[in-house]
Formats: sequence, C-alpha cells, structure tokens
Amino acid sequence: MRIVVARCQVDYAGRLTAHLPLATRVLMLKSDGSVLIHSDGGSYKPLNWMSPPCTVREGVAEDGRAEWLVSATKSDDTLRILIDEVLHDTSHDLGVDPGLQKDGVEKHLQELLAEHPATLADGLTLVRREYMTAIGPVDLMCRDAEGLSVAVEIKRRGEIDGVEQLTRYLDLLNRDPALTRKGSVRGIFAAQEIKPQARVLATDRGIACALVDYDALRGMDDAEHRLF
Amino acid sequence: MRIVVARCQVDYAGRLTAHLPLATRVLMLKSDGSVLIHSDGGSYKPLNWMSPPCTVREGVAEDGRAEWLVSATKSDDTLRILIDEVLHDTSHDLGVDPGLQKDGVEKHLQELLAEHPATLADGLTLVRREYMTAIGPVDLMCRDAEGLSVAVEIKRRGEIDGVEQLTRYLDLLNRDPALTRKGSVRGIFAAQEIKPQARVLATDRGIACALVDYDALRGMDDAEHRLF
DNA sequence: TATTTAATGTCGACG
DNA sequence: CGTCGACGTTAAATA
Repeated sequence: MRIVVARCQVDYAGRLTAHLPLATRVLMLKSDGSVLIHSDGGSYKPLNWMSPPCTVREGVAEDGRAEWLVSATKSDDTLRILIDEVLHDTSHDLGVDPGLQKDGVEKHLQELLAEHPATLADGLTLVRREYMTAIGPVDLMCRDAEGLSVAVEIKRRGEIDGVEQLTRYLDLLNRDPALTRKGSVRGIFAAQEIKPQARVLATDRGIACALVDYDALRGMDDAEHRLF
Repeated sequence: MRIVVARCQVDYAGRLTAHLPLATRVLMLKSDGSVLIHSDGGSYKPLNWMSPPCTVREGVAEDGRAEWLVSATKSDDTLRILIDEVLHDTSHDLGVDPGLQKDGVEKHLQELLAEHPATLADGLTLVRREYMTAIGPVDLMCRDAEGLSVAVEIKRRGEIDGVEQLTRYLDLLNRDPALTRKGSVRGIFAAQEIKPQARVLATDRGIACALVDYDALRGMDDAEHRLF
C-alpha cells in the first residue's frame, strides 16, 4: 500500500466521463493496482477511483508534470492523474487482511423469524424457509391459526420494491391449487423499518406489515438456547 | 486529514455488529470526524468506517493499548479501534475540494432522447419531458405516427424495477380520459442495457423495449449543432 | 462465469 | 428533514 498526498487533477473516462480540478488530495495505491482518490470530506466513497484488476503506468506529461495512467484490465476505463506537487509519499506492507465478520444482516433476520414466526402474527407456524416458486424463493411460507397459507417477505429496510416482489409471489401462489384449496394466500411484509410509501402500497394490496425487533428476537433465541 | 498505519482490531455496533481481527491496516481520519479503515485490497469500500457527522475520542484501554472510540452524532452507531502498534502517523491540510464534474448519466440520456425520440420508434414525436402524474413524472410523453400517446421510461441499466415503475405509470395514464380518448397509452422501456428478466416482464405486459446507444445519440446531437 | 439480490450502501434532488 | 431514485453503485451468493 502506497499513500501519496499531492496537488493533482484527475480525468476519468469509462462508463461516464468525469473531471477533478487541481487540488490537494490523498492518493491510495493498493497492492492489487487499484487507486483511490480521497478528499478531506464526503463519506467513505472516494472522489474518483479505479477498481482492480487494473494497472498503473507512471510517466511524464508533455509539460513535464508527473502523470499516472491507470487502466482497467477488463474494460477500457481509464483514469489519468496529473501531479503538480507531491507533499507526501510512503509505502507500507500490510499483508493479507483476515476480513470482516458480520452479524445482523437479512439472512440472520430470516433465520430468527423462521425460529419465531408467531412474532409476525398470532398462531403463525413455519411450513418452509426459501419456498421455491417459478420466479424465485419466498422467504418464509407459513400457515396461520386457521390453516391458511401465509407468504412472508423479509427485508432489513422495507421499501416499495419489497412490496412489489411479495405481490408477484402472491399473484403466482394464488394460482397454485395445492395452496389455494383452503383459501387464498395472504402476505406479510416484515422488516426492521418500513418506509411510508411501502406501507401504503402494501396496505392498499391487502398485505400486512410487521415491524421486526432484531434485538428482541435475538434475546428470545438466546433464552431458548440457554435451556439446552 | 490524518493518516495512520497501525496494527489494530476494530468492533462496530450499529445497524449491525461487525468485528475485524488484529491486523495491519490504514486508518484515514478526515477533518469532519469520519474514519475509514482500509486494507491493502478489496475495492474502494473500506473494511469498516464511520460516516460523518461523528466524533473521535482517543483514550487508553484497560490493558494499556490506545483505544479510539468513534460515535455517530445522530444515531448510536459506535466504532471501537484498539491499537497495538502505530507504524505511521501524519496529518495534512487538504483544504476544501472543488468536487467532481460528471457527464453521461441518466439525465443526459433523457436530454438526448428528448431531442431524438424517433430513435425509439419510427414516427415518435415528443409531447413533453417529465410529464407529471400523481405518482411522479414520466420521463418522456410522446405521440406515435397514429397520434396515440406513448409513455417512455428511461434507465441507464434496465432492470425489473424500471418495468414496475413504467407499469404503474401506464395503469394510471390509461385511466386519464384526456389521453385515452384516442386509444390506450403504450409504453416503451428504454435503456443502454436491458436485463433478461426485465425484458421478459416488459414483453409480458405489452411494453416495448428499446436499446439506447449513448455514443450514437451524442454523435447525432453534435452533428446537429454543427449546422448552426 | 453470469445473474440476481442485499447493502452499515452513498449521493443528490425535491417536497 | 425525510423520501425517492440513480449510481462508474459494490459485493456476495447462487445458478
């Protein structure tokens, strides 16, 4: 990993064209050839960058300034960095990173709700996780107290897309005689957070919304495991 | 902007929980308080980070190691960085960045198609850009050779969401007597690239698909401007 | 390898 | 300030 602080200007050409006027920035050159150009603000996204796999050629422009040409290996994306003045330039050997361990993403939410379907609606029991249909898997297929089928779509953040997705599943499921024998399939849209528009659309389509409390679910799960 | 290279471990708690085992990494501390933790690989996304607005408190852990506690201002997200050894530590004043200038995004695509609607379908003429409806603006409202209304939805990459969006517009527009007087409103889904699933769904709903060649359109536009 | 889906998405525009 | 849609989305899982 090489870190350079320099007054520079940058031009990108690829899926779009973009330009950065002359200013002082931080350039990170990773060992896989990728380059990040960071300013002292914004979020974690660099102002401009080149993703690996790519190569960097260091050269000199016509006017004598240092010029770095970064080229993507697979596409014809290019990044040109013209350097006026280098303020800092160091390299460090970081080795290979062991990587990030995550907990609390949608998959975990689905696992916990599969264990505790009754938190979505009284008397709900699990039939199957990842119930396959022609257009993809329904997160949870359940049965309610009256024995009717209930399709559950789980999102961390419930937005309009999720409601559309569940609607497509319900349209399809309600044509399946095996499921509709005892009546139509209901839908439940479950998420840690549900956006107003999504809630309106769901309600309009007769789909119930359920807010999920991840910490509470995890607590229930822990309490259960302590019994063994 | 402060740049630190250090052997460290990191714990994040917020919308999820995550952990980084002990390893050598680059820590970027931006002047707005935000922190990025980069390894020597991956793409531009850091292994872990805290977005502004946030504050960093430098302290000492029980075992004597340096400990940085980063707290988000608005949420209760926290990032804890435990430092075993500092290999590098420098600060630089970068000033305010003039920012990135972009060209070639969806807005430009819409401008070009508004100039040349006939590239979407023979005889198509523009009625209005950003035609407002109760659920949002239709990108292009056109009229075909027979004088019938055509709604155009433009995407850079055509996916299933875009088809759903256009479908909602068409449902609404076909209830509008002013437009349906002469017949029903057709839809055209235009994009530089159309995913197979999106194409299937569009076709199933009687929506035409049109692939857009940005460079060709820009060429037509340039040729036109040269006449003046 | 190609495609589909989730994401601590981020970012900008608009009401 | 919140909502919504685009993004050089990126990145991971899956077919």
